[in-house]
Amino acid sequence: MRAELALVAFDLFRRKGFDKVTIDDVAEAAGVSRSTFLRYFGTKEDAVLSAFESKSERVAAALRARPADEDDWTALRHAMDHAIASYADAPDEALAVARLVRGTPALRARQLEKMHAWRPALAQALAERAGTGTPSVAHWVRASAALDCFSVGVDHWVDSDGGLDLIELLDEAFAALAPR
Amino acid sequence: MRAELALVAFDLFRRKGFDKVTIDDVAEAAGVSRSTFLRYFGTKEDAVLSAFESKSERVAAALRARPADEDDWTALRHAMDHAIASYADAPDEALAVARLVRGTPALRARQLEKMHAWRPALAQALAERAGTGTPSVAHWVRASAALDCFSVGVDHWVDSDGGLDLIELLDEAFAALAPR
DNA sequence: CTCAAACTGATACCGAGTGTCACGTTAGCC
DNA sequence: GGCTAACGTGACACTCGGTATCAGTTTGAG
Repeated sequence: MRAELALVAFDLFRRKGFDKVTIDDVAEAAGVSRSTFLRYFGTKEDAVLSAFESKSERVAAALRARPADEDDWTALRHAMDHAIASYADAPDEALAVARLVRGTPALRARQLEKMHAWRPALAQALAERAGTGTPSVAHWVRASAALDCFSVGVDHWVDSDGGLDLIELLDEAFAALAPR
Repeated sequence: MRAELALVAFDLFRRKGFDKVTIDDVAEAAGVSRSTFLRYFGTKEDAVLSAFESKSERVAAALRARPADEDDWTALRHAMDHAIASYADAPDEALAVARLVRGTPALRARQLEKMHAWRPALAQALAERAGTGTPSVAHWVRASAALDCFSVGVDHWVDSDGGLDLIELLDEAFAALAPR
């Protein structure tokens, strides 16, 4: 149900533009009521970005699974492979979604917010790797920078219409900031 | 006028909570109409965050003014001094605003967005320093990371109730990512 | 003094999100 | 098989932020 709703919504958004489509439009097209749509998604934006959430835990888990003696930056680089997995698995869909998001301020803002929400989990994971309870300034900075690398890499990948290699882009992004 | 409106709004927000105060409340307290408030700010959030904008150009200008042979990371670190200037000039006010923002999801989101909007100017400045027209992946990443350092530094400064030295926090944040 | 431009406030409107409630369906249980 | 409790659904009313329009007023330049 949720998935079908999201699909109908995405289709409408892409065809008519995100803010030319009301929640009522989506609900009607999907054959449900406005109430139902809002119970499933809570927000118009979430119909597009719901898949984006909960990747946070997977990346954090991957980070925790890295060898303890590995430096933060390398560990983060590898953990980010789990973030780009969905892009590699379904490039066309990922491209379509990314284009819609980039062209819609409201979606961009919400995505930025969701991405930002990953930071605590990553910083915490780094802190645990270091054996400390609370993340240090360095942990927060590195976690944030790693997310930027992901973001910048994906942006360039989208700009190239998926032509460039996302893995190489990520490597390039991470290389721009040598760890210590 | 704008400044007084912002002051009245801020006062109300801090006392009753941002989302317990409607635009009408602010307008009434300031003795103007809702229309006028919205013409000045366009958004409820902007009444608090308007000062935050337009720092982008100053920082970018500072970045361009750095010696051409200086490495990006050092240049960014120095440029960021202009971003924290207002915090050093009026620490109490900056602290009060920062606390309100941190405690209000809507304000946090909007601030994040405004911060994100600095990136193009910084990345472009880095590109010009390098003699290229368009920023490279490395430029984007470094610009973004520098903003994170600023953000993380300020966050910790607020957590310490202004007790810690913001300059040292910034140094520490930048040191967490060695440049190349 | 005049006239144009800018400022203001009133009004109407749209759409997102919240809360509530009644109805129907389903599923467990005796 | 019938009873009931839980849940999904939809209808409705409401609040509030933001947009657009327009008429009245102020202001300032010539």
